[in-house]
Amino acid sequence: MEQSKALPALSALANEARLDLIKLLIGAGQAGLCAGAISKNLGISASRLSFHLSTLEQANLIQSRKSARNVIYSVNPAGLGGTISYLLNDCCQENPEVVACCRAPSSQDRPNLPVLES
Amino acid sequence: MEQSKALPALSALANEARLDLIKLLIGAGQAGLCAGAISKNLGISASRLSFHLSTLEQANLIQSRKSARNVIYSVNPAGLGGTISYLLNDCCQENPEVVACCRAPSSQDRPNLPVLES
DNA sequence: TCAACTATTCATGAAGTATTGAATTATTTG
DNA sequence: CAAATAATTCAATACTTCATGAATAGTTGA
Repeated sequence: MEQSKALPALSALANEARLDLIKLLIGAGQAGLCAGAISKNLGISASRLSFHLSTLEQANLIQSRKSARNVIYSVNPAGLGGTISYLLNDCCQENPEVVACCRAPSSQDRPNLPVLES
Repeated sequence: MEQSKALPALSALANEARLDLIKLLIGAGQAGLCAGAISKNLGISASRLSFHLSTLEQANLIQSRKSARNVIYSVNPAGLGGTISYLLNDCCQENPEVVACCRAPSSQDRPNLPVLES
């Protein structure tokens, strides 16, 4: 991903309500959630939410589809992954120290822990 | 990393000049660069640069040390890695599709490429 | 078609961020 | 000590983003 696409994505992510929104939508998976359900869940006014949703959609981090009178939103994994990849691989140039810090705890090897035997 | 620390870091990163700054400092490694050298390299005025540097330092993404009349700046790998980790592991909950998208090209396995033999 | 519902857009004002250049502080060198 | 250098702070201005509530547009079902 180029910087010109990563910048709007980072701006979109630099907001508490929108981070909460991404977390909620990640949990909902590809089924997604309609705007009303999100509004109730996060306690954000409809007009405010609409603004946040459009910010995230323009940044290519989420996508929407119409279903009857609802608009259903779901995450765009490629957009999210591409943004994180931009930070890790392009911006930080795969710096080993940075890479080591950003592994998932579950996938971290712990070479300093002694192996206890018998 | 908690959201309260990730948010200022994301805000700090959501700026073209500061992304360029991080790239430059990653390249310089732990030796770092003094403010004057950064200013010349990026073509940013001294006062503007000072503002960007302090934004990044307050977000814990870079650190500074004094040396004679210079102030030398270098990246904070833990801060950068922690921020990326927040996005990937906390916010995106290690979603497999997101994780797959944000791997380094060099470390990507390409299971769909056929193995050519003989 | 009318009423109910869902979602977005618009107008407004408040708050935060960006940029410039001049002034200031601190350090080194002659 | 005075001049030169390095960096930060400050004041003023422009711009962008945030937040609220009212108005609008599209969809469904009686």
